[in-house]
Amino acid sequence: MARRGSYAKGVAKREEILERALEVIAQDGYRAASVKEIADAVGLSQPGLLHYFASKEELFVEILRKRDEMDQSSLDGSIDELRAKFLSVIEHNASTPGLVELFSRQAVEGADPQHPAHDFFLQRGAGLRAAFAEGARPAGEESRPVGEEASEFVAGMDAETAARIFQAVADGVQLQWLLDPTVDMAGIVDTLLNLLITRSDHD
Amino acid sequence: MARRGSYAKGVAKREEILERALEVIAQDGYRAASVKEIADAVGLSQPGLLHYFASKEELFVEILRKRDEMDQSSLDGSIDELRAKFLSVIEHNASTPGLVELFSRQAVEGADPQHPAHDFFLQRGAGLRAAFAEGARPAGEESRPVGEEASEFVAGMDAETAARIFQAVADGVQLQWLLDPTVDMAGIVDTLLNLLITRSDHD
DNA sequence: GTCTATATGCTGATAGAC
DNA sequence: GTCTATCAGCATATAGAC
Repeated sequence: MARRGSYAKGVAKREEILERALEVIAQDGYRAASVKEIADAVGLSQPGLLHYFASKEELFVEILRKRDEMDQSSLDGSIDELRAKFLSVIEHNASTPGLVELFSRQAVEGADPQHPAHDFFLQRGAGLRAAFAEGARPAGEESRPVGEEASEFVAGMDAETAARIFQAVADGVQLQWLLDPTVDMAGIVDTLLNLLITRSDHD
Repeated sequence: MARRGSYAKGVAKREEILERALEVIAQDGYRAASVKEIADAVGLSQPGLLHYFASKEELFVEILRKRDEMDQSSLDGSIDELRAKFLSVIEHNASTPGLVELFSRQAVEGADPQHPAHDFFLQRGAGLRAAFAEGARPAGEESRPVGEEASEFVAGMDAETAARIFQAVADGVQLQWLLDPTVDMAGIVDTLLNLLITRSDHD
């Protein structure tokens, strides 16, 4: 499929580097976000690593993209399934402080429209909110079988706002947890979801 | 009251520097968080500025502390008053992107227990949540004797969790707004507060 | 494709004149 | 108290050998 053998191999190596970087950052934590640290971790020299990525920023964005790729087997399904997936990811995050810190740091730096992470975070946020809104869609809308009562938003809140609240809590609780690892991220998000999603007795 | 004239003057100058730094960062934004940039902004050389602060980290923490000091005239009063104050601060924040970015950046860096901002953020968070829990106490609860039914937020949520959700939304919505300034921070927080606070007909 | 060596720039911090 | 001058360190990025 690859146009050139060397190109295909380069891509494969890139993926291998990203997977290894994820492992190392998850296990050993992430201290300073320097290219050299990642290079050491994946067993390459600093220029050797930058051979595969145009810049430091691109490297970090790709690491985050890879993480999402591995987390989001699929962000769909019923509200209960989706909810379980969200909470599962959050619980997993609680075992990878380095990745959470990397994510939070890049989220701030990506504020600059010029930053390579800018588009990534814009699209990621939009995708997350869309998945939430789709999964938590009020009963009777769209392709939901008649008779099967489903979730619905509370108090006249529109789906976009509910999704933004959900996203804000997911992000904000990470900051609290980074500061104090005893904070129960999943528990707080779960409580919010209970509040945000009016559940009916469809079981 | 000052033990020494020179000391008093140093303190006064420190305050003046912090106020000026706040103005400049609020107006012109904040680009890289370098001591030199702040020094230029407040009209001092880089060593001239560091004469007043032990390190870069201390400088930035003091800037944030000063901002809180100017914002929090008093975080108390009735729930309606408190709510108005919170929203007022958030609306004001929307006119000072540089300060929001500085805050968010420091919040991540303060995750490290060794970082000078660590204690600041721990205490700030605790204070914010305490103010919320105190102010959002259901009507009539006030200083109830122990043993009686404790106040409860919606859906069996305890006050601490509600406060953490509030804090998470306040912080998280800032990240969304930094990424996309069209996001209505105050509106989202306001909507959450409607959801979070069970209002009784006490007015 | 990966290395060593290096260019270049920036950072925070300090020494010492005034 | 504030400056000029300077330091040492570390960052990313690149050149060029192998």
